[in-house]
Amino acid sequence: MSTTAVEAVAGALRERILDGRLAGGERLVEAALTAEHGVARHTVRAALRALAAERLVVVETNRGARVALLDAPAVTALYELRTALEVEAAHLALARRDGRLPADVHAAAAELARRCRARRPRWSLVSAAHAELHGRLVRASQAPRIVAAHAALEQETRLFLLRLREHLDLERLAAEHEALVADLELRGPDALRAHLRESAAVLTDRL
Amino acid sequence: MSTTAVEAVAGALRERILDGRLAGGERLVEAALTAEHGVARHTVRAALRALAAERLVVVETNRGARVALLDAPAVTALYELRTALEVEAAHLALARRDGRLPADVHAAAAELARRCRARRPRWSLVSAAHAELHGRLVRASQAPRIVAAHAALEQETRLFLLRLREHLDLERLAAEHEALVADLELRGPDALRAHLRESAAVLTDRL
DNA sequence: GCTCGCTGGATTGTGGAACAATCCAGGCGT
DNA sequence: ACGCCTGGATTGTTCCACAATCCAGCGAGC
Repeated sequence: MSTTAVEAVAGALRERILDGRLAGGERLVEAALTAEHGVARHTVRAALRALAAERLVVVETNRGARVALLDAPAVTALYELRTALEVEAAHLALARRDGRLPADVHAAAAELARRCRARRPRWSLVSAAHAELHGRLVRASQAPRIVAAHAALEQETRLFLLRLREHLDLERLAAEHEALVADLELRGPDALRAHLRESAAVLTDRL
Repeated sequence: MSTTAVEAVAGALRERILDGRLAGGERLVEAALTAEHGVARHTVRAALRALAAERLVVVETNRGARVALLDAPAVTALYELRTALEVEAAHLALARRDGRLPADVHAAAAELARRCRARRPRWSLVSAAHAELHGRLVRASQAPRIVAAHAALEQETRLFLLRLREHLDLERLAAEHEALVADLELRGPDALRAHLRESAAVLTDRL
């Protein structure tokens, strides 16, 4: 086996949570998962703890695990944290290159716009392109811990976006991100703060 | 039992790591810990994963767990992350109250100075006061995820402050933090960035 | 009728033993 | 010196058992 059993179980659960087959708040009973995946209960427990570290599930002692529930305060808190990471990452990235962003960030913004404006846009591609843009921006900071912390948030962010996709205006998403990349080079990291505040507002309004 | 067995084992290990009885890089063999704490191996494994989530130990599949090792790049990376969290926290805290910090932050700064300037300073009290000051500053942001992420870093921070304590000038530590709190109200969050860069430089020079 | 406490089933927490899978230091031959 | 092999040490996983805890439902007493 190339991967361990707990990674396999965690991966299967993660997939089902992230494409909405498992609803928020749903209980994850160890015995059921044991039977379903054909692994030992200890393995299931380890997988659940791993997903808890990613904040996709919540475990309470003696009360089991449930799929993470997303309310407006949780969205706000998540975006505050993303703001902290991305603003500082932008600060570092811009400082390293005299106020310019690397070419792959520009490329990712163009790719996101292309996915949004496709004749028949595919959500999974838009979502991936969006994550890729923010990911590249953060990686440009070359600050490994910031990159790691941001990566840990990525799936959680995707989970939020998933529940909102029918409310999102893709043209606006494209335009905002193109403007963001331009503004970062013109006005510095604070442009990012405004962008994220805007995104969070759109999300919390719909909850 | 008021706490679970895995919390008990994790707590015992955490304590030994944080006061230096377990050296960085040291292997943590499951069988040994099992015997030592009188618990099942699964419990030890769960405790090790929990400590790995706190980054006090590092686990690699099939290769076991070791106490986290701190070299200069790790310190730099950690301080980059702390900077991201604390600068944004300061930004939020100052924005909420027209550029002022709450009284308990000022009180914590005064307490730290008092501990540093005591006739016979006690390191554990200085360390705790230092953590308390930064913790209160971050909590003033009222951004729960930023607070949580910062709290997760606290023990890690303490871990290498520990290894540097003989090189630290306590009078300078006191003065710098008094200046920091004042500068935050005068010049805004960027004062914090300079402060943390300075701290990190002192630390990496000694490694 | 309402609250309180009790109880039993469901579920989680932990222990113990076993075996498979993997890693790694040391020996062997070339 | 180099690569290959091997065996012990260690980790990954399974199975089973039982204790500890939680919670819905029920009945007693007000």
